[in-house]
Amino acid sequence: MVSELCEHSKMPARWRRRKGERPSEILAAALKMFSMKGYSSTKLDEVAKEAGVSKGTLYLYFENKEALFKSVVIECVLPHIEDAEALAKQYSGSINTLLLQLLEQWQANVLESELSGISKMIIAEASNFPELAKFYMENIVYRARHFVAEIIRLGIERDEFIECDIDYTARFFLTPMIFSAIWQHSLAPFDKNYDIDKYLKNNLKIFLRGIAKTSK
Amino acid sequence: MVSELCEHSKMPARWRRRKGERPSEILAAALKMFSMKGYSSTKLDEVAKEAGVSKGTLYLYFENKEALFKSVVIECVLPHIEDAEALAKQYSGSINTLLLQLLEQWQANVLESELSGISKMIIAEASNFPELAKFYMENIVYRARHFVAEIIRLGIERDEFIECDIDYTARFFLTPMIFSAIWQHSLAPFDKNYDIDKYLKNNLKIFLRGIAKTSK
Amino acid sequence: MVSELCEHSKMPARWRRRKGERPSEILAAALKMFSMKGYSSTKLDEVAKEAGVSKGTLYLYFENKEALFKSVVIECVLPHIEDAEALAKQYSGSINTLLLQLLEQWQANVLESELSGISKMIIAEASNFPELAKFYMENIVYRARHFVAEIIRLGIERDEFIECDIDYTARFFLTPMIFSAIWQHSLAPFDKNYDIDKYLKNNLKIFLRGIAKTSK
Amino acid sequence: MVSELCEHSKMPARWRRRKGERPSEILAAALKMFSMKGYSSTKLDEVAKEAGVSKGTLYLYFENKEALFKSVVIECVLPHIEDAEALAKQYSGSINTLLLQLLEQWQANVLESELSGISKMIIAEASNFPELAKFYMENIVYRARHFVAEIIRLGIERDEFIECDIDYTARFFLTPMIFSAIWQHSLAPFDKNYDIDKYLKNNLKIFLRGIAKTSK
DNA sequence: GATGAATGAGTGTTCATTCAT
DNA sequence: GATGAATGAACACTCATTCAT
Repeated sequence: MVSELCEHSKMPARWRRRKGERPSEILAAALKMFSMKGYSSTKLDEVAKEAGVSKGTLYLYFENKEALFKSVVIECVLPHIEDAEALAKQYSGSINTLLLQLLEQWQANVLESELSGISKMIIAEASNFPELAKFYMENIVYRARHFVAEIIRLGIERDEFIECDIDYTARFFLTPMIFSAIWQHSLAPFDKNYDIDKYLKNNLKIFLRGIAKTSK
Repeated sequence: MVSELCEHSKMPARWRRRKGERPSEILAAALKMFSMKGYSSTKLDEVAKEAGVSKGTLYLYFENKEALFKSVVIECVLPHIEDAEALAKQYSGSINTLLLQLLEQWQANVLESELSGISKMIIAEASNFPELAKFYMENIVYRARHFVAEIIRLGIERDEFIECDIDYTARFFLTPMIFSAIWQHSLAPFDKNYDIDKYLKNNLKIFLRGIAKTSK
Repeated sequence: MVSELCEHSKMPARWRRRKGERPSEILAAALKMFSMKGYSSTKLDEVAKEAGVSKGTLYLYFENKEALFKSVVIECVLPHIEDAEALAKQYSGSINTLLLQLLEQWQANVLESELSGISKMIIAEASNFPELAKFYMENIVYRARHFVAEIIRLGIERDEFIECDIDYTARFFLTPMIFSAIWQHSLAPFDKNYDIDKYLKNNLKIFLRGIAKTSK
Repeated sequence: MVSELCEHSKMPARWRRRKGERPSEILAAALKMFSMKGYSSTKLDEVAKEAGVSKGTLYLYFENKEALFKSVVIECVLPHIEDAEALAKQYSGSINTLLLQLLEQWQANVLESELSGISKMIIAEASNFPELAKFYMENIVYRARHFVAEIIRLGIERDEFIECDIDYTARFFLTPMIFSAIWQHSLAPFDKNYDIDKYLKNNLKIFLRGIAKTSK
């Protein structure tokens, strides 16, 4: 569960040994710093300080900076895949409602957690870490896209949606979601009158009207 | 004009003095490297090599790395503002067609030039270079958004579009455009079956249907 | 105490942690190199090597080269102020004898230690480091001059010395002392038959005869 | 003649060729910069700018920075030797008066010209340029000292001065002169109430009284 | 002769990584 | 296990020197 992984216990407890917990705290600190400042600009000193450990301790758990970065991406991202897919299984009601639920879950779980920073990190470092980019595509993007595509396919089958290119329509549905995560960690602080909720809801409305079988 | 700014003669020309041309070549090289590898990971040695000059030469034209980065953003981006606004002035015909034209101009001028890398750079470095982020918001994003908003307002007035939140609908229109530029320089190389033209056209079709007064 | 400050254990001690001792060793090495070669010509590599540490270690204790230079001046000079003033308190006997004692203490404590190099450094770098020059004037020169002036005043009161400009006579008394320190680190090695002791004693003899109430 | 060597023609006349004059202007500029900032801190760019020529031009007249520095010292200093020795030849009247004249000539010719900066340069760079130090000792210091020594010997012969160590007494006479030149270019700007004329005259008075056969 | 754009070796500074304690 | 002093390779930046014009 991400919230656990990335939560950052505030109690000092510096000398209370919690063998299993150290890596999570380090990952959370690293996620925060990497997503704030980028890979190269993040100093391990800062990560260590943020995690409340010494610099040397990082090396007890991670081979080096690169390994730490990869771990952040992979370990903080994986738990979400199951979450999202779990939601898919239990959907009921109209497809429109399902897509809305997906969006809301995204808002709650991703946008409002430090996790949204990962998308920006991946974007920024894709060419420096191609394996990570590939991993992210295969384990997150393709799965999410496939998953959304299946919902759209269902919508078409149920005659709720018009005939359309399923794959590209799924890409379109996902675009504002990913975009909002990236925006959150880049230009949103400089974007006056930006209301992420309004942004996502308005987009969804137009999107749904755009593929609805009968316009209202 | 960017194509001119960023052209870059391949002759080695060591010891050939070309004060007027140097800065453009350096900016082009810097844009390429910064957008590929990010600010911190880009070494000035690489920029110099890419530009076909020595490291010291960079300092004849730019005060330091940061100034070079800022120049890249500002000098490579500004010419596009006028281009885009020029198109706005001369539009005729239906609003739908105008939006399509905008999209196609974007594809031709931005996505296919090195310039698209700037979006990614801004996204990646926004928190490290807040002044740049602000500059970009004010000079690019707000202007483009305002410009699109006016078109949408016109569409509503002409009864081509439904009543909607003009600002947020403009944001939605722009989302796939910005996103595609970012994607181009990050995950596109890892995204199988990604056809940018298909992506943009499909999005536009759904978007337009989503705000069309009468669905077809 | 300088001799302690400037001592410097010769054992390599790589990886031996000695947080408390490091700064003194570095200051001693820096004093040596700066006074030998001047500020700009001294490379931090050399200082590090002389101190038996790596270049990076310097930065654990001093913010940068300039800070190191300032520290050398201030930290190596301050202990001497008290020493000199302490002597002043306990004088007895004739003023002539006191001035001789002062001179001998100077020879023992300053000229024969690395500290004499500081005078040369200050002289050489005064225009590049005006704050240091000011610091040196206020904390060393004025205090020493005032201190000597008081002795001369006493000599006049006691009728040992003729009436004279106390301030300028103090300056004159100090001139050969400062000069010998500077000379020591500049041209003395090229000055044949230079005997510093003879130089100082002969000067003092003439000086004292020059201000004596009754010439012998 | 130094005044000519070091004067710095203010007329722009950038393209008026004056083959013979260039080096003098460059030497004057170099003397100014070197004595102000020291050898290493002086950039050839500054010297060129000060001399009103381009950087490349320096290399037409001087092999490199080091050669320029040596030339400054040697060429700006040599003319003074003859000047001083010329004065010696023509002296008349009492030895006291002669020494006073020497002092006044020093004040007029050296202290008030840029030339006084040379002493400081030599002091500061003696260990970096031992050949220069040696040259300076042999051509300036020894000659001046010998010259003063002869005057003192004469004073003793004429029974104006007491028996004393001629060499060391000459050193003492010269000390405030050299010291005032150095002080001028280092701490004098920070020395409140410093009046160079008063300084030199007071010193001379005490010195002369110190070696006078009969005190007044 | 004179220029100044271009060079590249050299230096101050940073920071990921190591390892004695 | 945890620490943090120490390292040294890497990089931004400078500046004496060169040479096509």
